[in-house]
Amino acid sequence: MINRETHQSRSAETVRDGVTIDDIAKRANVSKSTVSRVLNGTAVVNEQKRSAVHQAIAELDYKPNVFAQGLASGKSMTLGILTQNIGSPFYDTIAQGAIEGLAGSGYTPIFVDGRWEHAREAAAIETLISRKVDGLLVVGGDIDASELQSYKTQLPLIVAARDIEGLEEQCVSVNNKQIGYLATKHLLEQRHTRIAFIHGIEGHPDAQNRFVGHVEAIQEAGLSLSYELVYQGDFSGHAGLMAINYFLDQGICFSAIVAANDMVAFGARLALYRRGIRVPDDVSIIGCDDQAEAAFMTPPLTTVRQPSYEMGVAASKALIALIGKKNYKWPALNPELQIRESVKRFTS
Amino acid sequence: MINRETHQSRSAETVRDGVTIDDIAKRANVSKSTVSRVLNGTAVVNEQKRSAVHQAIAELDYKPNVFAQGLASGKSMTLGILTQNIGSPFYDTIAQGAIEGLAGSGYTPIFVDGRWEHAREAAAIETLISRKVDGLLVVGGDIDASELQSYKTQLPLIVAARDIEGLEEQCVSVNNKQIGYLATKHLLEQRHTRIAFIHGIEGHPDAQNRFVGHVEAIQEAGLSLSYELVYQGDFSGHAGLMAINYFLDQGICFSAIVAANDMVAFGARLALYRRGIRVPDDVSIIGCDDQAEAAFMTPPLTTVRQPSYEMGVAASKALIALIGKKNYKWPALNPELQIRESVKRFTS
DNA sequence: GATTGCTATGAAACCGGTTCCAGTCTATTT
DNA sequence: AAATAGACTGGAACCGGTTTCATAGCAATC
Repeated sequence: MINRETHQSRSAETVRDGVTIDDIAKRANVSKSTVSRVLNGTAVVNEQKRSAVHQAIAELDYKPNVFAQGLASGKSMTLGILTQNIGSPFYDTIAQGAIEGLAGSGYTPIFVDGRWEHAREAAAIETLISRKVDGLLVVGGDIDASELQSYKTQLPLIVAARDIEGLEEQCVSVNNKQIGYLATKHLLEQRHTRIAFIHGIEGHPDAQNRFVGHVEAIQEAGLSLSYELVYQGDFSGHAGLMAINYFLDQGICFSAIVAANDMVAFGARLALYRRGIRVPDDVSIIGCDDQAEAAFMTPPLTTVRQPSYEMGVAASKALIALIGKKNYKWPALNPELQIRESVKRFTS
Repeated sequence: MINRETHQSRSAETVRDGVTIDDIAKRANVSKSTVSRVLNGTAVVNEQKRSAVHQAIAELDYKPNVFAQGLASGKSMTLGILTQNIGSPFYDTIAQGAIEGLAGSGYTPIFVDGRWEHAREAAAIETLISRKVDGLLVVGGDIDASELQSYKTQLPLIVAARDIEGLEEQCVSVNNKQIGYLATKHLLEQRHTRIAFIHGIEGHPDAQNRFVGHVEAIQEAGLSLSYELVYQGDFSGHAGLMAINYFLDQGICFSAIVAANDMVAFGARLALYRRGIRVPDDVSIIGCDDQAEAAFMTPPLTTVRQPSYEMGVAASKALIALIGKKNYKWPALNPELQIRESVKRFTS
């Protein structure tokens, strides 16, 4: 009856993007208020009209304009995720888990990249806020606890893979101290006593906590830490390689290595290979993370598994719950020893 | 002079989110049209007013409301990226490159996950379109060429890591046939003739093209392909392991392996390790991709490097250019042989 | 039968920008 | 000096929803 409709019926292709709530209202013979109510369930609507609206929506293939919705309602149904795109499989996996956790929730994630640079992270978060995200998920990162505190007052915030003092309630993380502890303890149980430790990035809280756990296990066994056995690395394969070369060149001897993560373990393993030192016959190695490649190292790497995917899922679910002011207690995320073949009982 | 201002001056904290273009207009004694013009450079504005506007913006810390902008202008300054989150480092790296390529462009990426499932990909793209993204970047994926064709008519579209017939102009990809060819050729040059091929996912175009390149190199050398030497895998480490076990159990002999990707190579390498077969002394291995871990295999893996990060960067830049109707010729993305230590000259 | 209370619904205001249109002011042309 | 063109600028319409508010309709209450 109306121009637009005649047009529309001529060719479905022509509609393209033009269908608005008014079109639906007209076709269903109701007001746009009613259409809105049907769409959002904001109020009870007569069954007849309700179905007329649904039919009109189906016939015209109506999709609400997100900008108009956002402008009017103040909600964006969008979540901001700040990641650290250094290509670390660990952080990638968390991000994937986070996406998975959002599935079916109606929320769409927006990603920004922090790269472990303080200024860049702050800018990235500002971008997200200006995009009116309904919630913020910070994965790792270098940004100050105090800044995060202040963002927390602005919008729902969850932090993954990190522990922030004063923000315990919204930190989804695994206990990194426990990771270091488990790794070293396993080695000690296999009677190793000269255990080298290849450290992660200096100042990185995960790295530090893993080290603390290492020290704890050592002391618990009645031993004391030899500083000559710890090498400052940076979580990279190259660091693992350098560490072993350093120890060996210095004539420092050890029967086992705990690597700050799997990548470091790979580097260490390669260095030993180069020197003709057998793993695990001559030297044992244990990693942290359990990234996919660990199971295919030669020999397969014994490591402390970190449930990173599960962490991502839990984090995004926690965020959605927080936005809805619901309670969500995420499952415990415990590190777990993954025994494979790179550690051998020490027999001098 | 105005209530709001008195308020504002009382405490900067109180402003929070309330500043609109009208506030700026009032404070700068101009109309909102003028503020808009200053902001977007849509028209020439008197220098005095222009700086008054800038000052007001700075003083009130004004941030335009993206929804209002989007609603009024029809642009979202947002780009949709469809990824395949199967945790493959290859696709992760492309995504990172894509983010990098957007830096400083003003565009923010929205990610959705396709998981190589046809229906899921289509739904994901619909989500992006309903979010009014200004452009679409499809990374890999399983979706039909014909569907992509139809999306192309709806919005600017670039495809990365894939070649689509009829969409050559917007496909940023490397030549996978070339990858397979380079790998096999290298082996042939080292005098290997019994070369096993561990195939990627059945039907996956990258996998198929690599195989085609392999065959081409074989034939070019005057040899002919032995079908017993090709194993249907799926790009996983496990497949590499199974392949080698299969060949060995069947008593099929070979002096070299080309693996469909690095992960497969790791699996193959482990299987050989288990059987006590030395690499490269007894058997040579070559991979494809050059993922980070390849350099730390024992021995370091010779592989065909694929510039995945660069591909991501090029793809997002191409998309921005396409949106702006500018011309952008991305750099050639050629695979490159990365010689390390897993291949040895064959001496029977 | 008049009053009250509730439900369902439409009209209109509003969210915060962009952009068209018309009008003012100044500089240039004839 | 009058006419004309061009540069700026403000007012108002518009983008497409949500939500408040007022009212019509109807059943229940006294």
